[in-house]
Amino acid sequence: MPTTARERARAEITAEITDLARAQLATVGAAGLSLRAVARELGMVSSAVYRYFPSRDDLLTRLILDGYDALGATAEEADDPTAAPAERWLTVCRAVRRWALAHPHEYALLYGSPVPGYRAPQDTVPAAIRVGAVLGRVLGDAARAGQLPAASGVVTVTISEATAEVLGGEHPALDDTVRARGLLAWSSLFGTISFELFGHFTGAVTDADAFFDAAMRDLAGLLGL
Amino acid sequence: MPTTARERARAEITAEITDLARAQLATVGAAGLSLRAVARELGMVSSAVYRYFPSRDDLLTRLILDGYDALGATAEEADDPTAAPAERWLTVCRAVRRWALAHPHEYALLYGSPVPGYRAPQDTVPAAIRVGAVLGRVLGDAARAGQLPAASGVVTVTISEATAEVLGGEHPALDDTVRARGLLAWSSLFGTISFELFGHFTGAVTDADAFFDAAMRDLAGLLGL
DNA sequence: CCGTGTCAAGAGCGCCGCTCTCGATTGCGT
DNA sequence: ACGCAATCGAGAGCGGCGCTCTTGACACGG
Repeated sequence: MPTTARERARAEITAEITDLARAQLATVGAAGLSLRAVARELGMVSSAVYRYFPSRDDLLTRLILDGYDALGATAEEADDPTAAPAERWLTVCRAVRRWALAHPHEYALLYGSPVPGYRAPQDTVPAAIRVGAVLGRVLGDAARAGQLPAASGVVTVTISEATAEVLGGEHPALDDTVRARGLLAWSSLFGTISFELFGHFTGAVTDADAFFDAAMRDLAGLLGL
Repeated sequence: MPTTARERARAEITAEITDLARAQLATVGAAGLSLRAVARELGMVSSAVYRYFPSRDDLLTRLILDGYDALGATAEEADDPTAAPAERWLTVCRAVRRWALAHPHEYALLYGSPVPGYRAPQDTVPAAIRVGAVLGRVLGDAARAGQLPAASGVVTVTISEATAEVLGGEHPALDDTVRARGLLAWSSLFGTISFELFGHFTGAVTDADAFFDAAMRDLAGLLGL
């Protein structure tokens, strides 16, 4: 609730800075993001921008957080809890890919190489796991609906408790082996998108959409969905 | 065959530059690679380095090429063509992961976000596909040894001819559906390694080695190995 | 031994992140 | 309503960056 003129101006300018930074991200990439260029385009002197973001990395962190939130919201909105598990899975995966293709540079910022001296901002974690949480919910709902095959009983991996909670919660059909497959499917989703976006697939498949769908269905099959 | 003193000196200094650059890569990352710093550490003036590499990007390209070759060689050496297909697959995957963990910044250079404004020279392709070729050979050998289940016949994806050649060649057990699974497994391998290396798994699994092995075995199962 | 080509060095251009100082403006508490 | 403190934009400046151009020294093939 910004009431005073100063607070309103501050919020407005902050938004302008992040918007311009996002635009610059799309043209020069994360490593090339220049606070001076943002200031120039904003008609401000570079030092003034430091009133709003104490450093270039803080601005980058802001963009990362916004990116995770935007992608997370996209995934959450795409999920239809009433649909069949396999369809839910595919739909969410498609939504994630669509967002990535529409915002390649933001995606690269989130899932590419960590930027320079790389900060470990703990406060990005809640935003970062939103997509994984949606996928985990699909898995957990399927288990609770009895639509997941019984767990094999053979467990060679141990998943941390907090992660298990996100990956569908407790259920007899969900042991750590199944949860580990969930992690694999999660990273495979992003691995596939990254390979497509970063050019490792160029010339390999003729219909990227069909390949992605087939791949995600294979992953769903692996999960028993 | 450098014979003249000049040629020998040039080759030597070129090697020194790439070595120092690789070392700097490990400390500051690709985005922070500075030609001036390399020159400084070499006791040269920055402009002199430009006699050896016309630009910072050319030096980077060299490092990328060397990286792909090093990783490719690692994968090739790890593969034991006499072993069982599933074991070959796991062994190669482990070797790739081991190299990635030992050379995280080089790995990030190869499989992380593309460097902004940096064009991927076409001559990196042969080096880049070496790992995929090893994995494809495992698949193809398994097919030719009759150790791959028959193809389903249901094909929804089309793989380019050149890629199909790399992915095991021609065999009745290898249709484009199987090959697409090969591409999925390939990108999943690197997706899993990237997630581990870039910190997306932190706190999720307690034993990263066991998780990776389980994940790669799951992928092998998906491929029918 | 001499001309040619290669080399390191230096100066310089415009960019960067970031800091500090200095007036101007704003707004809160009195 | 007013004065003091917080906030703001501007400017100058620091060191470092990639990259270019010029200069003088050196090695080498003819």
